[in-house]
Amino acid sequence: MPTIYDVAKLAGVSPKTVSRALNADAPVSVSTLKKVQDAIKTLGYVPSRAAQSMRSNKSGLVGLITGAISVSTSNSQGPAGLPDLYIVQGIQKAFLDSGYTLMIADTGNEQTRIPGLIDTFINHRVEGLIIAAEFMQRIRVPQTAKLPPTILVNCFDEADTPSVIPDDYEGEYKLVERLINVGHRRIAYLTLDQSLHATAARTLGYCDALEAAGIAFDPDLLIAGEDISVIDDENQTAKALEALLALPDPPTVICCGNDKLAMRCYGMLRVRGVKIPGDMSIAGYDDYRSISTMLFPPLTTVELPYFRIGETAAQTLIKKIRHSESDLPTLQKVSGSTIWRSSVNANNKNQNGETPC
Amino acid sequence: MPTIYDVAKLAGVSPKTVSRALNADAPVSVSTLKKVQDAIKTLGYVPSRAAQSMRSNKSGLVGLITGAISVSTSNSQGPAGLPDLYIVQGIQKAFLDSGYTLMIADTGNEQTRIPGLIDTFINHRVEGLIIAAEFMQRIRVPQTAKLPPTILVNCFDEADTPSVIPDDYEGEYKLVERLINVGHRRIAYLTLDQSLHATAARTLGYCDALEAAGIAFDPDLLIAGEDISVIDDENQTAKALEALLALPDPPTVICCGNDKLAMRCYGMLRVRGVKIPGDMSIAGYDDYRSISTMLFPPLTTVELPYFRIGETAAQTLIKKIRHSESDLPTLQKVSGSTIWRSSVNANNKNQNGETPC
DNA sequence: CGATGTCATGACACCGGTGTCATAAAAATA
DNA sequence: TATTTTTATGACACCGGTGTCATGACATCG
Repeated sequence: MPTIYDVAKLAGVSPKTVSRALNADAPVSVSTLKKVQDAIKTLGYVPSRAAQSMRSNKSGLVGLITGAISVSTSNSQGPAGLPDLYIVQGIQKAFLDSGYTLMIADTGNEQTRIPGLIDTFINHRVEGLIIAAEFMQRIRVPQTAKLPPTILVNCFDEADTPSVIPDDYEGEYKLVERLINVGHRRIAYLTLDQSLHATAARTLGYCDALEAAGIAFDPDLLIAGEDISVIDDENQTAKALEALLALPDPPTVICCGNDKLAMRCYGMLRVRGVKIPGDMSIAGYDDYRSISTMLFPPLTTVELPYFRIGETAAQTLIKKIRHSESDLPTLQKVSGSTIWRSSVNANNKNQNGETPC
Repeated sequence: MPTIYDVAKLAGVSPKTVSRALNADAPVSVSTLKKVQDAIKTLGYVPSRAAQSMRSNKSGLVGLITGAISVSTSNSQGPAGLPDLYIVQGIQKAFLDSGYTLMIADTGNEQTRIPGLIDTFINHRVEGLIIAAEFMQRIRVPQTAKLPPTILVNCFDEADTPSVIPDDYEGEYKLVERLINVGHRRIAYLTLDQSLHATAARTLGYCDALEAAGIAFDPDLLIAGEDISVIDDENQTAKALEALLALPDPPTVICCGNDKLAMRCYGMLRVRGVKIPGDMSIAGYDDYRSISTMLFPPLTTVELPYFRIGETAAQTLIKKIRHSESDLPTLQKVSGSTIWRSSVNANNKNQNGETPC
């Protein structure tokens, strides 16, 4: 591999002049510039980042720790769809022309690998670090070594490390708001497992949207559709659905904790002869496309804006590295749009709702 | 960031001794070792790869150029499933405990980005390079600069760069062999577009398997099910199917160029009232799981062993880097298993076939 | 025409590790 | 005990760039 000294010798100038020609940080005569460029071309010279890194203390690297690459296939159950990967894509895109090179380390779904991966990244002197979780959760960032500027994606920690997460509250709120707008009054919410952070945020959005519309909260309509601690989890969903249908004044629409749960409801309602959306409207969450668009009828849901979350996180990190802004927002929430498909009917029993678009 | 000099000063020894304590490449007394380790812990010292890299000329980096991360979502048509990503996973896995750090660069599906990405990698002095294509194809590796040891995955070039590809010939051969074993004699092959390399290899496997069993090749049974140059591509499939069904002696099983084509056939045959596998058996290729397992009946197909291909490529590359073996095989073919599901019936008209397992 | 300023370039040290060689102390051997 | 060998350690240069400072050649100005 040729060095700057080889180039200098061939061009008949000093190494420093070659450096100047490359970086254009000091005037170089036209004739010299040409000689240097020719020599570079002849030798196929590419400067060594390691050497540059030593003096400048800038590696040009950014590290990403994620489970998205391995998570996608490890759970072979259910349809593949990999929304997690959108985060990686958003990050990639933001870094494409930034001058930074992204190092991706996959955890292989073992959280215990994270400290080792961070050490490797510090070893390479990454200038920034992104830690992206597969689903919204609290994590602990090891505080062993001094970390470079760090940003969390789809997760948060107790040390108030800046993070970018989906706005689950806003998403569910907007969805329910729209359901109310098209005439629904009896709106059920079938939650995910209570241990998930998304559950709390989305439930609150549901409640607040009802309240904002002056609809009294009915505890009968808020019910757990999933319970991870239970072995026969499907049964939990079935029982919850049964309870909703058996109500004296049953709901006209069921909001499900996510699209997967909605898919399960499709099957169970079909078995019971309940037509969607004729007899019952259904809404999901995530816009997990291999579910939401493949179901019949296609599912009304809320987009989980993973791509934009990744993009936002990366852009924020770049800003932080470049200007070492320490006044970054601790928590950035990115809200996803309501995706209106045909699994929800306007409910005209109460009022003339808007036509679904 | 603390340096080896800081550690040396704190431990009261020379930097070189710290280096020895770290690398265990020369004897260090127990007491010194402890002092050094304590100092490292106190300071949170992590050696700089850049500095190591300068002397050793080893960066500890390996580069991967792929489109798998962006390709997965860009084609929003059809079910997401992302077999390409399995390649990345296989590579990741092989590098996990190798001591090398993987740098992934996504092309964003623009081949024109490749030379720039290679330059970035050379800038970082990667010790090896993997170029993985989204589908089997010939590519051109830019010869501008001197490349580190390179291996192609799922593609090949004219300069005989070592490559790892799926064994499409073997895969189709084994499938057809098994179809013959369960009694089929009239076996049709509905090909993918002629421009694809997979088409030629799989077609040859099909022909050779017939010949090996002493079944005469019938040109009526080999027909193009896809034609990229045609605008109404679906129509091409329909016409091909029609032609097969209209034969005086129609096939008992149709092998499709891939699972996507098989899925199309499912729909068209259903419309025509042809039952699968009662009236017609269907086989695919790829084991694109979100198709093959979601179809009803589940599709008999051939696994495209992307994970193992990635793993094989990475292992081969590691060997090449470590021992600078120049006698590597130019072309490694990895064969995938036949995945036997219920879309194929034993054909008992001719003989008692084995029971599908 | 001499003084000052600008431009183009080179010499040299430094970044943080490690290979090479030297050396003092301890251990093994004669 | 004298000599050789081994062990533990340090001094120093080097890897390939770049920041700092110095310098010689011109151009500009009073």
